Amino acid sequence: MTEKRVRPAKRNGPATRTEMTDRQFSLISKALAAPRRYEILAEISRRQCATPCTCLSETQPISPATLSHHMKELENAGLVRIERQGKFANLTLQRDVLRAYLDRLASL
Amino acid sequence: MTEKRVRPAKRNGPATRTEMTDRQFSLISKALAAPRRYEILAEISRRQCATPCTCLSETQPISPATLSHHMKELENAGLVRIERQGKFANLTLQRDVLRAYLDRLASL
DNA sequence: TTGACATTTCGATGATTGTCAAACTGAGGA
DNA sequence: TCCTCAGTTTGACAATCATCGAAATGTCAA
Repeated sequence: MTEKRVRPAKRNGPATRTEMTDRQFSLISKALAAPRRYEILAEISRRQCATPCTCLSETQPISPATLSHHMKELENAGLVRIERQGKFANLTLQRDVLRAYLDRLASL
Repeated sequence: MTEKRVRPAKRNGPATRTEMTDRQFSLISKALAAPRRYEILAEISRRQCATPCTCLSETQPISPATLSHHMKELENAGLVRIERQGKFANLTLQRDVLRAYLDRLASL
């Protein structure tokens, strides 16, 4: 699980083209294939700042174990970043990565 | 399997907004989750006209049975249209549907 | 009609996956 | 220290899925 993944662009100018490996493309496709994970993404995207895990727990009718699993999948695909602070975990949508994914699909 | 699905826009003007149900969104997500199906889509999108099934058969290292299965999944998701003429089947990418899918993902 | 060919359907199989309960870890308050 | 709370890990189970071989269907030409 130690592979290159698309990370948020780092001051490369305004119109950065984020590259994406076939591997990550596939990971994202699979991550989006579970409706529950899309819901989680939707919830996260609704907020300005990072979304606390607990919020998701209130919205999604799933066990903590399952939520944790989905969070890991989304992080692994590069779609979210998880900041851990003490007991808490906060999720941020990685819009760069999502955009790179969409760009690739759009070029079909 | 008798549900409303996004169909190619029919003379609604140049900037038609294609609607999409949650159900179809989910079907498309799942259809795209299999790398093999993405490859099939990529192959189809490379051609101007409809792609004969036989062409895919040459490109994709899978049995006819499996190819047929994937074709059905893509058709069911609305991503391709299959024209059957006698013995043959020709596939066309439904760009309207793909665009509608991308639009929805982009609005996250 | 007979045979060759394109595609589909059926049945089975191995792999992946979404889910949970239970046990675990780690942080912070009393 | 002890307890509670947030989140993770583990192990299990049922469901879904990609794949195949074999048999079936349907088309066309000889």
